[in-house]
Amino acid sequence: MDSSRPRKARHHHGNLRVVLIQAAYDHVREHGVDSFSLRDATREAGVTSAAAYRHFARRADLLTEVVTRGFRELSAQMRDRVAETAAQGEPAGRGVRRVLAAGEAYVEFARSEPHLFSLMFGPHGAAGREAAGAADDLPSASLQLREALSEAGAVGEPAFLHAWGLAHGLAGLAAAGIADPQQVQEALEHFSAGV
Amino acid sequence: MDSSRPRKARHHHGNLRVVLIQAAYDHVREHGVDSFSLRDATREAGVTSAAAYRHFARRADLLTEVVTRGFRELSAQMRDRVAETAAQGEPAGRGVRRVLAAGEAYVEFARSEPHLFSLMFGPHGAAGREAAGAADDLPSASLQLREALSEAGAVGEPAFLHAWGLAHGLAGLAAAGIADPQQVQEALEHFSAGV
DNA sequence: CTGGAAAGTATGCAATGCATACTTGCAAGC
DNA sequence: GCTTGCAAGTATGCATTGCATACTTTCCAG
Repeated sequence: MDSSRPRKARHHHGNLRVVLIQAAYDHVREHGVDSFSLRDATREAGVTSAAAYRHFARRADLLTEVVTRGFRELSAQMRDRVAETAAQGEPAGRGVRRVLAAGEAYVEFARSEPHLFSLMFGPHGAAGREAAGAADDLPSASLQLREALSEAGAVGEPAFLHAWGLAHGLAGLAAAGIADPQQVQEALEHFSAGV
Repeated sequence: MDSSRPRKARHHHGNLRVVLIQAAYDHVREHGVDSFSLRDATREAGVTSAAAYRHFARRADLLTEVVTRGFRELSAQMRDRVAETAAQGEPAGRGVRRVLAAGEAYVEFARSEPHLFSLMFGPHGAAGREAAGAADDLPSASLQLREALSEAGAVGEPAFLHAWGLAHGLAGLAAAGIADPQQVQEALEHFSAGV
C-alpha cells in the first residue's frame, strides 16, 4: 500500500532554485526587499535555510535573479503596450503615439510595482542590471523607446535620453507617491506634443 | 587637581540626538542605509545601544531625520546654483538658463550623493518626505524649478512636472551609473532648448 | 552494483533591532 | 542647600538574520 510516498519529505527537493526565486520575487513585489529573509523563504519551501546556499552564494545573488526577472517583465509590458497602438491611428502621428505608449507602460509598471521598481534601479540592482543587460532584457526595454522615437522622427542620444529620463523620473515620482497618475499623464502628453 | 574631569565618561551625554543624526547622515552618504546599524553608531558615540531609544522610537525614525536633512541640502544646492546664474546672461534667455541650472544642480546632487538620493526617494524616504514637506524643505527644492520655469515663460502643472520628471529621471539614471554625465548634460540641454 | 558528486540536514556563530528593568545625575521647588 | 522627580543613561536578554562548517542522504553515471 501507499506505493507512492507523497507525504514523506523528500530529501531532494529537486526544484528549490526556481521556487526560491519565485518566493523572493513575490515577496519583493508585495512587501519590498528589506523584509525578505532567506530563512522564511526556505522554511516555506520545506527545507533548511542552509540549503539555499547550494544554489546562491549570497542572499544578494538571489535578489539579482529577481531584478533580472523584473526587467524581463518591464520590457514585455512595454512591448505589448507599444504593439497595441502600433497599428492604430493615422500614419502621421503614429510615431508619437508609440513614444507615448512606451512611456506610459514604463510609468505604469513603476506605479503597479513600486517595490520591484525601486529594487531594480536602486543600489542593490546594479548586479541585476548587468545580468539583465547580458541577457538582453534591459536593452530590450530601452529599445522599445528608441524605436518609437525614431519612428516619430526624433533621433540622437540627447532625444533618447530626454525621453528615457522623463519616463524614468515620472515613474519614480509616481512610485514614490509624489505625483499622481493624472498629473503624470498630462506631463507625458506635454512632452510628446513637442516630439 | 583635575578639577575638570574630561576623561570620566559622563553618564549624560547631553548631545546624543544630534550626534546620532550626524553619524547616520555620514554613514548613509558613504556606505548606504543598509549597512547602517544603531549599535555601531551608539558605540562610536560612547553610549549603550539602548540609549538611542531615548531619542528615537525606531531605527527608521532616525533615518527619517537623515532624509529631511538630505532635502534641506538638496534645496540649498539648487538655490545656490540658480542664484549663481540669475544675474548672468541676457534677459532674453535668462529664464531658460535658470531652468537648466536648477536641473543641473538636481542631477549633480544625485550623482555626488547616490546613496542619500536613493534613500530620500526610496520607500524608506516616505516618512522623511512628509517631514521635509512639513518643514518646507521639499517644497523649497521643487520651488526652485517652478520659479525658474515661470521666468522662462513656461507655466502650468504639465510643464512643471515635465521638468521635474526629467530632472528626477536623469538624476536617477546618473546615480545608478546607467547614464554618464556627458549624456545627461546633453539631454538637459536638449530639453531646455524646447522651453 | 557501486561509488562519487549534488543537494540536503544539523548546528553554531556573530550581529542586529528592540524590550524591560534598574541606575544616575541635572535642575526645579521648597 | 537639600531633596526629589524625571530625563537620559546602563545592563541584560530575546528573537531573528546571514552565513560557515561538517555530516548525511539520494541520484545517476559507469
